[in-house]
Amino acid sequence: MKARVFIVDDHYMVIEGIRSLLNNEPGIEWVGHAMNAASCLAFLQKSQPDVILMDIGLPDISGIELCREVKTKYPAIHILGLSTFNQKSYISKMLENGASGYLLKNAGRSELLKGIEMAMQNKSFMSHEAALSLRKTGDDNQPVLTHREKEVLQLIASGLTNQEIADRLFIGNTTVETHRKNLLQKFGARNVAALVNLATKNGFIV
Amino acid sequence: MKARVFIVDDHYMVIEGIRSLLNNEPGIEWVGHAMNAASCLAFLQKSQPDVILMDIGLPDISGIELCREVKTKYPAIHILGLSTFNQKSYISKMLENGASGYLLKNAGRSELLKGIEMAMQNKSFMSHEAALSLRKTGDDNQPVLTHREKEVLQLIASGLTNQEIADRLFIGNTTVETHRKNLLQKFGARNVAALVNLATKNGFIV
DNA sequence: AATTTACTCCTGTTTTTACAGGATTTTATA
DNA sequence: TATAAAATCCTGTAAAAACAGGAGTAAATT
Repeated sequence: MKARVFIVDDHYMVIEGIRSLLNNEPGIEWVGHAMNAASCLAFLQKSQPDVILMDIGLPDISGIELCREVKTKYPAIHILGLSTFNQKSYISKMLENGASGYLLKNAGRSELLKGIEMAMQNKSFMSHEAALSLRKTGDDNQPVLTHREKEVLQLIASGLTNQEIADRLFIGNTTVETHRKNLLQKFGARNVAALVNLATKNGFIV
Repeated sequence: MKARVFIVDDHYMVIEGIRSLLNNEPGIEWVGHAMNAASCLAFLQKSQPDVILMDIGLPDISGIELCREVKTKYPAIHILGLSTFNQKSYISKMLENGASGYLLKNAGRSELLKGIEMAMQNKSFMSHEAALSLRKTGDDNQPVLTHREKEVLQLIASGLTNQEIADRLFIGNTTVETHRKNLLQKFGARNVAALVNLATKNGFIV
């Protein structure tokens, strides 16, 4: 039984690279590719592959969202996240949304095949380096923010003062001050400059 | 005369994609690839290609630096920047350092070949979208910072206060204050939070 | 029922920024 | 060698953020 594989990635060269790596593999059938989430979903309405290799940075909606959507509509499809090394923080989000595993874009043929094979068997697979960074970010590195904190963080980064944020969110400015205090503490930042810097690097700020 | 092409990219799938796209092209000879700057430079000591396709996000030093280094040592080599769409701000830096042009990673075969052809003829080439975003960021969007301002900006983002920055750079704290004032003005930011956010998005903060 | 979590609000003090409006001295560069 | 650009330093005021150390409420979880 051949594994029917589909790719979603907005970089043509990556698609071409994967196609080339999977070319002439007896166990793999290439069923197509999409360069954005919308055309991926359109494809799935007509035909469902066994495995989707899915990039995170898509032009319309993020791979993380797309992953959830696809798994909801088509639970049988196995999804392997596909991304670059410095997107640590997204790995766990992808897995939370139902991905079977994670491949780095500098993975070679054997890793790629292994990932697809494992996904087909309903087992999870992860690039070695991805697994490492997941462990690294697991405990201490990545702070866990509440919804409100994320909101406040976003507004801080956009340059609003506490009072302005308070007005915007219909809360007191002392409350904003508290959120700010907690954000600084959670990130281990000395001030808002370091906070915004760290938060941006960890993907909290859009 | 065949164009001898070399690739530097840390993503195996991209390398494989380009290899596949250039495969069986009569005018192209694939001479090898490197996955980091160091092994690229090592390769060049033995053999010089005509064209290097060079990624920006390399693990050791950035493609921007590598570009300058290669052009200094081997001025005859033509370099084509290679990157993803959302790295606008690096395009012009790459060109400043001697690159002949710029290709986006979602470029197709024809664009790739055109780029190599133009580079061989000592003409500059740019992906359509890359050219657009270069124009967009050209005038108003991207502020021009002095060396000292970049230094101060970096230290601000890392969370130091004016006084600490002053001590670090052996200047008065009022001087730091002036630099900060100019940075805010140049970026059109209301405060340091917005400043760090904008500066990060535009690639000023490492 | 007790506990935790998230969210809210408070007072007061100190530190740091932001803003206004200057000036002087190097250092490139035309 | 003018001229411009960059970097330095200054005073004073107002605004905002950082710090310390709290507390109350509502909702979810154990």
